[in-house]
Amino acid sequence: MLRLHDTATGTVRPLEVREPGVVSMYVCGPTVYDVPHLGHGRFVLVFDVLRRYLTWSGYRVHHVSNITDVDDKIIDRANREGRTEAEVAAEYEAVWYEAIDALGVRRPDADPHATAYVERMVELIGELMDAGVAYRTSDGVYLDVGRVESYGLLARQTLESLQAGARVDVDDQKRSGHDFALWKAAKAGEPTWPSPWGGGRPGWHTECVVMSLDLLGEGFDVHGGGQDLAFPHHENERAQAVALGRTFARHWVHNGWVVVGGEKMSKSLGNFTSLTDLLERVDGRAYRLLVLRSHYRSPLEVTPATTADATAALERLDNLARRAGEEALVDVEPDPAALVSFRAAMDDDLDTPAAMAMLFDLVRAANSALDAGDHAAAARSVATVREMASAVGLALRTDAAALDHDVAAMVAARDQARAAKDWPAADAAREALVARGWVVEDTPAGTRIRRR
RNA sequence: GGCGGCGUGGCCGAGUGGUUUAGGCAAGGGCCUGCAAAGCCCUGUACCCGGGUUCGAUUCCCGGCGCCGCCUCCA
Repeated sequence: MLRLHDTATGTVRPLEVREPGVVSMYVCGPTVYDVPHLGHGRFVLVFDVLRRYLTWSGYRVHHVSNITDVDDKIIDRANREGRTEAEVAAEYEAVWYEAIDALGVRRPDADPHATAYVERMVELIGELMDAGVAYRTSDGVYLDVGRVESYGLLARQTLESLQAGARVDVDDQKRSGHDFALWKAAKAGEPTWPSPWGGGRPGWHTECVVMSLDLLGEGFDVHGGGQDLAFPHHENERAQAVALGRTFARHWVHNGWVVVGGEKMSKSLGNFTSLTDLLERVDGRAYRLLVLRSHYRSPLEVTPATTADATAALERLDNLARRAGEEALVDVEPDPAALVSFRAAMDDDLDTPAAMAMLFDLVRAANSALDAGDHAAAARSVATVREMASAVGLALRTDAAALDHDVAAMVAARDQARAAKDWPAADAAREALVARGWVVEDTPAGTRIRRR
């Protein structure tokens, strides 16, 4: 039974699902106004690992993750670049999925778009008005958070203490600084939809309530996202559901930041690296491994040093997989005892660092067994490594790169020279290969090369 | 001001009241190798500071110091 940290209680507690054997999870997706950065990469990896682990554990998982395609920043960009909002959103949604695919993250079962849900959002806002918890101002419709019971649950503070530190000037039309826009009246040049309160567009916090309840239903199991979404975004989603007497998420999961030199990576701080840039120089699997080696709620340093570290560790896994292929190890069942330990670690609030430690212990065991010629033991360890790796979405690479004629000729030259014990010629061939970015290894079967 | 988190060996990053230990990377030594690479073996004696509890604390409590986050858009 998986135990997960729940932001609403501040405790690690069993994931009690609504329907046996099924997990419904909603993870807040991106606002598509710019390229994704490393923080986005981390959160999709974290929830991909959760999803895959749940699936591996035998659950059927319904995973919904939205695309916010109407928002101030999209409008700003469209205006700046003389394009339509739809064009901007489409462009960055494509970039988003390209990056996500490169990370080996499974796409959600559904990716609702805000613009497709405006009518339903208008309905929900109408219900909030009818319930007397929302009110109009000259620029839109707001939710009166003071009317919502337990507002502040996810911030783990009372409304009073939140207000005590409010950094925003209280708009005199708002009853409270924490009241938030459900509907924003359209200004000139902005996209607009009709509503009983005039043309405009929905506030950000409304889309996720409507879409999650529509696609997953009341009392869905997991609602997740980055820690900065807990408050106010998730708080505000919840407030709308609660105000209407709807049961919202049963379990709140939030992942920690990507940090650089101890500071949060964010757009506003300007210290971000785009995911696209990272993926140009680092294997997406290495980023996954880096994410897996820290706990999902801890801050994670992502720097050239830590990605290089993870890349080297990943190579160790790939080397084993290739070696296993060369030795033609037969497929056997994974070691059940090892899987019990693995499951225990993962069930403990996704203790992926412990799981990875087990994985690398098995890598050593497999290599040792291969060194000793014990193919049965090696096969079992390798099968276990594969099983654990696949449970968290880590694919091991075994395929050899295709060689062009020049490279193949250098390999042949080295084999000939070595057969003739012509060491200077053999070394020259190796140096030529290394210069082209290959790692050269001698094996009983001859020269083997792989990409650095 | 309110709320929360963190401070572990060269780096990243887990964890625990006490036998032997995370794990990875890097480093040094060794085995293997024509030399390498890969792999294996060995090595580091870490836990911010000061008190307290305890037979015993890196781990619990209190107090410092330092860092970070949320309370505004943000994964």
